[in-house]
Amino acid sequence: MARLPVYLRCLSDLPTSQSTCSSDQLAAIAGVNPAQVRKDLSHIDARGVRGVGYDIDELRRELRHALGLIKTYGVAIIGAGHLGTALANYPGFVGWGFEVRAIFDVDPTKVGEEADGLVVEPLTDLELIVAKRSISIGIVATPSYAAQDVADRLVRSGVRSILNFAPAILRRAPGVEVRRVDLSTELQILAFHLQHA
Amino acid sequence: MARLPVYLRCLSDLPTSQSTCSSDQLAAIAGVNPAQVRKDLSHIDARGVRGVGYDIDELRRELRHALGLIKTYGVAIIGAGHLGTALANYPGFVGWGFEVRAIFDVDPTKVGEEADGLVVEPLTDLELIVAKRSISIGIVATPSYAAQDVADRLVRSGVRSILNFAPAILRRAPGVEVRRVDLSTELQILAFHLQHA
DNA sequence: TAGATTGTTAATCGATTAACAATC
DNA sequence: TAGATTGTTAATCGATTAACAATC
Repeated sequence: MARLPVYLRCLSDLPTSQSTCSSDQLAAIAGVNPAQVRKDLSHIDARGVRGVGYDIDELRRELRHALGLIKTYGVAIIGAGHLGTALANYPGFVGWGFEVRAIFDVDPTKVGEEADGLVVEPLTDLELIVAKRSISIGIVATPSYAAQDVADRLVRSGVRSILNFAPAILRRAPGVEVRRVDLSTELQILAFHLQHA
Repeated sequence: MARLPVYLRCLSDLPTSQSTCSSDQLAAIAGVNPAQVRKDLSHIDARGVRGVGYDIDELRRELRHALGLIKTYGVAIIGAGHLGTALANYPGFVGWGFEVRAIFDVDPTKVGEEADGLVVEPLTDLELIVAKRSISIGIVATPSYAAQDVADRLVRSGVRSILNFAPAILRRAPGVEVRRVDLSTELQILAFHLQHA
């Protein structure tokens, strides 16, 4: 559930002096209701101690476990433009169990270039490399018109989780989770706010 | 409201043969309930015709109007790394009334570089340029540690809408809308899905 | 008129929160 | 024991949806 990663991050914002934290504290940092926190944590079977709170280290472990951050996930980025390169380089992935194992591009002039320790590989090798390097998450950073095709190829290669940055809506295949980061929608929501405040 | 941009985009997916569309059609494309569509549209006073549907051109106009896409919004990007450069270049902004009017960086070696028609300007000039170029939306594409400071400076300069790409949670100031694009949270949600499906 | 589709009400559903007994 | 805080139930709230009269 989408609040768990937030709690996990909030644990880092706690004073290092304490080894335990209350649902109230966590709720204040996360900006949600304390009852919400307790319900979410109880849902993933993270237990606290009445009158005391939650053990921070244990809670961190339980959150990481619930989020599947014990494993390491192989990530492939498709599209080695500015965005793809930025993503390959994104510091937020490090330490959360995500490993960018490939970056692809159709453009032959880009293939072979180095992008942050990775060599850009030809899109034609997608299926092969996805299988060989156990890639389970695909990030689509191509132009809009290429996005659906790339997504289809990822799905055929066995990828079941896709993060889409192209300003295109992808057909959803059964069993495949697609999340979309849609920058113009984000800006439109901000614009809506500017008008109504 | 967050579904309006989606409807707007869906209008483009309609067959060009029709000049009118039903809430059912729109709902199918947007992946929501028809009653939802009707309620949302009625909320922004976009009226349809019983037995006929909504006039597509009129609806597009009304959606753009409700979303404030009549105006042009000045956007500043802070951070001229790969991500900032990718954003300056993002094709999804064009045609939606967003105009990137400045890109800043602290790094003196980056200042003066050209990033897609814009010259990278020194962060010290932020306040000045935000005011002079009527910038109303700020995009934070800095490293995490710099994000809060940059956001504070944007707010002091009068910016009321911030899109944050740094993996940091920003303190929220009253009247300021902050939206966060958090790539590691997105990946964590995908990882959660991989585990539970 | 018959068929289609809106606009809106009322019912449903789910998510959030208040409250409190349990208990450290 | 007194104070704090959990875990969970029940109440609340809001959002979604079904249903249907209005009407083109």
